[in-house]
Amino acid sequence: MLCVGDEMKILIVEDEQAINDLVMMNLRLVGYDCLQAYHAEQALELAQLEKPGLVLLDVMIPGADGFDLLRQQAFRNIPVILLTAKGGTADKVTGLRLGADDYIVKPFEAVELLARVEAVLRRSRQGQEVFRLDDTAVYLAERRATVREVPVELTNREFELLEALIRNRNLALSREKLLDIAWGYDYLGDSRTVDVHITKLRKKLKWENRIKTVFKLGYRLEVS
Amino acid sequence: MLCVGDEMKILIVEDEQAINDLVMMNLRLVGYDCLQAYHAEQALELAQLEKPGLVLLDVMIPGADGFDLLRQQAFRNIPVILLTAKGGTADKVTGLRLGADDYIVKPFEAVELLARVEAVLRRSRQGQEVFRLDDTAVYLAERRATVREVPVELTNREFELLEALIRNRNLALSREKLLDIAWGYDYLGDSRTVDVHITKLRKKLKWENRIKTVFKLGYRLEVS
DNA sequence: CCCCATTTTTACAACTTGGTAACATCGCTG
DNA sequence: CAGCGATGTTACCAAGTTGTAAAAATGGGG
Repeated sequence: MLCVGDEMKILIVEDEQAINDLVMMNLRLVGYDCLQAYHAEQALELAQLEKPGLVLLDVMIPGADGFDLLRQQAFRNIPVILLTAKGGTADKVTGLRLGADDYIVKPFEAVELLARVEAVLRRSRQGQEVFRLDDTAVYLAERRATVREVPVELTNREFELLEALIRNRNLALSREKLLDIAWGYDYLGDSRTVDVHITKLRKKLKWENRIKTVFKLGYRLEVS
Repeated sequence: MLCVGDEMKILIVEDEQAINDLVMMNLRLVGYDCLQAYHAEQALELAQLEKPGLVLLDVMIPGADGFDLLRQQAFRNIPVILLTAKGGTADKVTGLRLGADDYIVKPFEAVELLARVEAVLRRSRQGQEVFRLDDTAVYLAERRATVREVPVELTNREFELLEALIRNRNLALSREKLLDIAWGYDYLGDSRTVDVHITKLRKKLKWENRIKTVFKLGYRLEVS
């Protein structure tokens, strides 16, 4: 999911300034923010500081080389595209084994670059449905949530309810509807149960002002 | 929520090729198929031929302008997002009145574009009914309303009454009729109750000049 | 079979709603 | 243009709804 405030930054790790700039220009053109690093230390620092959504990594850079960075897990959880010299077949294999997601052979066309960036990003987004609202992030695929990057413990039922609210955001949902979605169509029981779980979600996620009560009806997760 | 594999074609109607391409790239990136039109006739043709799921419409295009397309109902049943120039407040109002679903002010960020595309598609998938008048938007399915995009708190009864007025817009409705619709046929009580709620609606929705009093009869929601 | 975490129910406090009354103002009608 | 019924507006409070803590029930390992 693409959420507002989702600024996709791409870190370009490439020592030759001309190439680095060229890549950046092409990416800027289609709306990506870019970060430039010219050697390994800088790359490491920027990766930690700025949390880019993608890294373009030249394997031949001063200091530790690109492979070292991969070995150190410098870009954990961030997809990586290698920039390799022509003919370096061994490099490709090594790089992909170390966790890179794709590679591009230099010199490359802008079109090819963009196509691969798109492809990798799309793939990386796939499992990664994130819903962000205020300080809270909900990782739907992973069934976990954080408030200001701090993990929040959610029980199973709480998460089901949360998911129902998120997938129907802005809709007023009756208690019965919520029971149908989060508990199952065959659930028999007091609909006030929902209230209790709503209270818990509001508190745990700091969403006191986001989960609105719709009097005589139910609840609504108000976004924007 | 973005579902990959969701076959959704988006028609981009924009005469400046650079902008058209840019928009297309951004949409492609997250998995939407795009169609490009550079003038009104092409837009009309593609809309009929390809049945896109969404139209992004620049209001300033050669030939008939964007508004004309809306007036001719060129995109009947297809949600439309307007691309308007900065400051064109009149344009927004005109466009929304002609049935557009949202608007984006140029120049815009990729993130904003995608967020709005998603929002409109989500709404259109839910078969949402939206009623717009002046600065006010009423989302009937969601039981909520906004004035200049700011949410308005409406109670249950207020919403029932509002819905009655909207679904019978331009008709003069007696207090008794309104009680029947919004309160229920079996309601016993003072018909002056309606007056109080009308007062509240007029104030909350800034509809002092839209909800007309029909002397000795009741009320009428006047739509242009 | 027991323990512990989770979920449901209960009970009561706190809050929201909306009908009515009361008073102000409006605007037909003669 | 005066009078009077119709409408606008505000305030109040009883009834009903929701928040929430705590007790009771459930159920999945060990």
